[in-house]
Amino acid sequence: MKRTPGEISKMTERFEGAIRRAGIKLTPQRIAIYREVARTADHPDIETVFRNVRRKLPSVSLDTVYRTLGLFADLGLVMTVRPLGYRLRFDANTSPHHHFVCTRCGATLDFEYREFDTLRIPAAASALGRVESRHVEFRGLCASCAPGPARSKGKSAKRTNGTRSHRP
Amino acid sequence: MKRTPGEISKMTERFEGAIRRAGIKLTPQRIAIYREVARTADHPDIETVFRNVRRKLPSVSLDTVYRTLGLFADLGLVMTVRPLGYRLRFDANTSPHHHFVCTRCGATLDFEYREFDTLRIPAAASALGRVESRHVEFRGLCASCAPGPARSKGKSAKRTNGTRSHRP
DNA sequence: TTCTTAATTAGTAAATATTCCTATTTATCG
DNA sequence: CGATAAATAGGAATATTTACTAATTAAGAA
Repeated sequence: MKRTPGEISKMTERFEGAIRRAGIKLTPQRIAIYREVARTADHPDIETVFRNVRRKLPSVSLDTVYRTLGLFADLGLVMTVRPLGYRLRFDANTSPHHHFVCTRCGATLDFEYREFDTLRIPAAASALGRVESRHVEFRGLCASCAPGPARSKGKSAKRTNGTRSHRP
Repeated sequence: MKRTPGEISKMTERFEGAIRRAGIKLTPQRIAIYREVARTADHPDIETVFRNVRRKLPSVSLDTVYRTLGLFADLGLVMTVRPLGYRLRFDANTSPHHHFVCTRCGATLDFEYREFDTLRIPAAASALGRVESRHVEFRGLCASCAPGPARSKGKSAKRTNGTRSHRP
């Protein structure tokens, strides 16, 4: 799920422009955190971003990661994704896309859905308020959880539907 | 957003049948929790369910509410909804519907979207796994947050996009 | 009905996740 | 270079969710 160096620098460039336009400081922490999120397309959670950024900047605090990703979300530089019950995740991909969430392992996968993007907003929804963004989430078993591995007890059986196991 | 007594008893009836078919116990706690979630359509969070159920059963524990709603979700009796950053919420409405989430006040409103329900699943998504459920989320400002009230500083300004304010 | 038993719960402790507070550092601009 | 408002680190404080265990109880058998 790695992005190419070319993609990353293009994204970073846009990022720096956005920060400047917003009139806020371009700090090494912000750059490192953005680059970490932009590096791959696999929806890292806060903990992961924190851990990886620390390898470059050993002194960054967890608070800074929360604060910074929240800022990026407000600026529209990253999308927030809720893999339903697991940790809050961020995605540097801000082009219109949607998510497939595996209900077993929690994998969150992007896909495009042009037919949906161009679908009209139903009156039932516009009556509720001004729709500013739209997002589809499919839930199901991902390819690696679905058919073959009838085994796999513990590890891959993380709950990801926002609940936990009702103890037997 | 109240449901009528008629709706509620019909739902409760189905609920009791489902519990029996699942071969698990029909306890007063489970009944009270289900009825509380079925009572309205406004997506209560755990805390709210807990508080209201306690008025009927003063001894229920928070753990029981978590456990029980998780069980219901597994049985398909409630849907889990992530209003993006706020508390996990549950919805007893299991008929196909979608959500409008207010990015200011966190209100989570249902709407139907037949055109989407009948849209074909794109190949890009079915390649990722077997799609078992599909859900649309619109984000924006709800009717009461949108135009008029230019005031309202603190209270109604809860962040609901999974982030928090970057302190100035 | 009473008995038996495995499931369920209450209550509390513990683990996670997120946010707040403040002294210190630093990017930006003149 | 300064000045200064913004941003950060570090740790404390909250909030949320889960785990543990003794006691209770629903459901089925007798």
